[in-house]
Amino acid sequence: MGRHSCCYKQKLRKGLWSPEEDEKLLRHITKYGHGCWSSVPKQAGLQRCGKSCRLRWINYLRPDLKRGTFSQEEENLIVELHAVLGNRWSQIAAQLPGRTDNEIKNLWNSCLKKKLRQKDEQRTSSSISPKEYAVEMEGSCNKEFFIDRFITSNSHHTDLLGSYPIPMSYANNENDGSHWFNQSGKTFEMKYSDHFHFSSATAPAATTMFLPNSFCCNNSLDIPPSHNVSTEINLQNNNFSWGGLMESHHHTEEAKWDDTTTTTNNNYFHNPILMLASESLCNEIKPQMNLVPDDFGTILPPTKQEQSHTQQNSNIFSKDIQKLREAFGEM
DNA sequence: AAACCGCTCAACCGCAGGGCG
DNA sequence: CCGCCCTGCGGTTGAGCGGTT
Repeated sequence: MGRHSCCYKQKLRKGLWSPEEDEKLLRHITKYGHGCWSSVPKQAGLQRCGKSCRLRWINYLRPDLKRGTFSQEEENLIVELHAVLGNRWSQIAAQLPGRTDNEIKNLWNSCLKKKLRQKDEQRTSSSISPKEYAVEMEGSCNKEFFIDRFITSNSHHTDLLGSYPIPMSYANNENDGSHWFNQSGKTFEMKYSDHFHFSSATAPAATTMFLPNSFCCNNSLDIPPSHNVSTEINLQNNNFSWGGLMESHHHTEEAKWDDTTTTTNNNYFHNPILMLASESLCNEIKPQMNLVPDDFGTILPPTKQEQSHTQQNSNIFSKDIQKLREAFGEM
């Protein structure tokens, strides 16, 4: 632990904070707020630099900090968020009230990363069936999981979906429903009353999707082949809506999203963080997306028409993301 | 008892981006 | 436009602690 260059100049204290320093800082901020951090140490009578004060406040003194060990739910959430957001710790922390980015980063580096690696090793060393793997991974789907399931798998599963865009699992699936995130970062229940065969190919206008794990991961559900679900996001005049349609035996009907609010409003699709996260993930995977096996499980190179189609969809996707950004404003 | 090791967590470092003169 | 300052972020470091040899 070195010292800030500014600390050298001013011979400021470094290292661990004493209870007296904590008290000074706490008293000052409680009374006056922090204002300009660079002036805090002087006003509070501390031999520290502003940066150090800020960090101490954010990571330790802030009254809304939760403290204590992470619950299993929190860990699962971090794993899921990390799968879509990567190392954007501050954005992950924003979804976990009372937790700091530093705390989450430490947890990830010291614990969760290892757990996931072990899980992955277990998976690769044992010949686990796709169904078992999906069940095992439920609640902790990571990026590798998606790449594995949607791209590198060489068998013809029902979750090898179309060519574009990528259906993304985000929700934290629990027994009978899933937790979805609203704009404020709080989860809400989303129940579904049927098993779907979701096909992104049926939603050409779709921008991106966040589906409960079961949609994406559990490819072994007993799904009547005539059931199809399409999801689309309508972008008009900077407003968007998101709806689900289920085609059943050639009849199109509204999917039974059991929520008290209306389906066509944006309640299911309310988290700009996730939209941007999906964008980056899509960009990462896009070049490989035509590696879809044919009926015999063989991966064929894309035809010119498919290439053109993918390019077209890619352009639509980029535009839609831009519109979503405009609709939401910057994060 | 001492040395070693691994882990956790607080804190630092360097950089990027925004605001402002 | 440029430079400076401030803030925030992610990566990294190292003290301290507990377990093991």
